[in-house]
Amino acid sequence: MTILDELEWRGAINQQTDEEGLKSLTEEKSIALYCGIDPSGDSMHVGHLIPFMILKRFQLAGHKPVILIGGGTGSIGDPSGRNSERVLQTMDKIMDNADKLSAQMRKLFKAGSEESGIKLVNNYDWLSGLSFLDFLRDFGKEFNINTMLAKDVVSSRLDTGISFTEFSYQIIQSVDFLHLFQNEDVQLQIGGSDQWGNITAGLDLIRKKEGPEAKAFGLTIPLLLKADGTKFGKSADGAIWLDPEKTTPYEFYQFWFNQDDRDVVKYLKYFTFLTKDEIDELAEQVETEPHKRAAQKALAEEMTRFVHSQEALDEAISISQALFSGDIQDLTADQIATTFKDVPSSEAAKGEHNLVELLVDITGIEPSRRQAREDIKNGAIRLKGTQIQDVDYVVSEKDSYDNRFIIVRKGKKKYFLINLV
RNA sequence: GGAGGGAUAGCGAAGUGGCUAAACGCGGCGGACUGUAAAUCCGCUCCUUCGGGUUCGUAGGUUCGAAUCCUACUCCCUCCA
Repeated sequence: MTILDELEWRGAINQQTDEEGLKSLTEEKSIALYCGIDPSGDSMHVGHLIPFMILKRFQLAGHKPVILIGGGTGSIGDPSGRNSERVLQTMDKIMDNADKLSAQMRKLFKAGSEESGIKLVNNYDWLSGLSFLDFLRDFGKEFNINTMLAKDVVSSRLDTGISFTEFSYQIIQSVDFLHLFQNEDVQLQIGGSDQWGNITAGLDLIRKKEGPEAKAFGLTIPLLLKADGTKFGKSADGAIWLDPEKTTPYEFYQFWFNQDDRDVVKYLKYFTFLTKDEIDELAEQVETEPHKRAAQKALAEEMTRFVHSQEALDEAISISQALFSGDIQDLTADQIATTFKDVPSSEAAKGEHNLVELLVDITGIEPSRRQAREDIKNGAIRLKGTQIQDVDYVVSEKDSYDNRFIIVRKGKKKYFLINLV
């Protein structure tokens, strides 16, 4: 199976600029290709991962990916996918974000190292030195305002307004593509479906500068939606981040574990490096024995191991087993310390506490007394695995582990750790 | 600058003097079922020491009583200049 056939099978192709041309080029030689990310945040979330997983697939197929960190483009702000003007971030923040994203790329893809075969570049290196007059003379002249205005991203913003800065974004991303074409032999840019306009702008620039024979291509990836029609990668609490400080490995594992049957096979194709045979097998199991959740488990394991580590995965699994078996009363304080280290935690003084006060005033587990009482009456609150339904219950040492921790379970799957100090 | 329309709980949206702490929908939380799923169903969803207290853009006023009437102000939308 060629790389493009594989992407097709994985459902990862939305649009291509020249399907036949790209197919024959990738079959005849190893090409360089790139995908960029702007440092608007200090970590990627799961949604960002998709195009980079595809770069990795190209690399596995013998091609040469380049990951671009958009230190320069990020200082301008991509209007794609937005319906209002961005607030510019400070350059310090952008630089800091760029450093953090670069570190994440090195960790995940070994980007920038010899053995990985994946390059890491920052467009700040070539965009920052570009003078305004050079920019206008060398590149601005190649762009027709009418064409720029016609791009969806711009035209949809004409009535609400768009600044010259964001309007110019497509030009500087085009300059990137041209730069990489000239200096790294990059012939393909991939990106999310909202990048189509920026990618084709780059292709136009390459043709104008390098002549009609220049071979460069674009490929976009479909927008990933969940079966219920909502956006992928957001939980109630926000995005699922790759940074373990923002989303713990346990939460990360649980995110994948809980995917809908209707989505799980799609995600295995999109996100994992499992083979077609392995995925077909898992898809079969979703049909025949869905209750075993083999596909969800495989997805959660693959992703947690890839993004974090085998150790983090082992820990996430052991936490999950302890929590969902419900048998936590026999754990020792030391086991609690390791098992619950990723669970939301707070502090309370040793000694006796009224349960409602503990939940509301001391730990903030419940937002109000009314809510706390309601949950207690409904049997939603457990201490050390034991359901407490007495609103006047007094929490004491016997509800703790070694007088060091109290574990509160609220509802079926929310746990809170209270450190006794 | 002129003429209208609007602002209600996390969001959307009813409500035009007392029966309104405020219908309904969504979201959220809890529960049942189950597979830590989906769908479905049930309960809750301003705070409370359970006496009550504080809410309907903001500030005043009328009234026994106001989200509802009056005045001023702020913000948003539409049309005109």
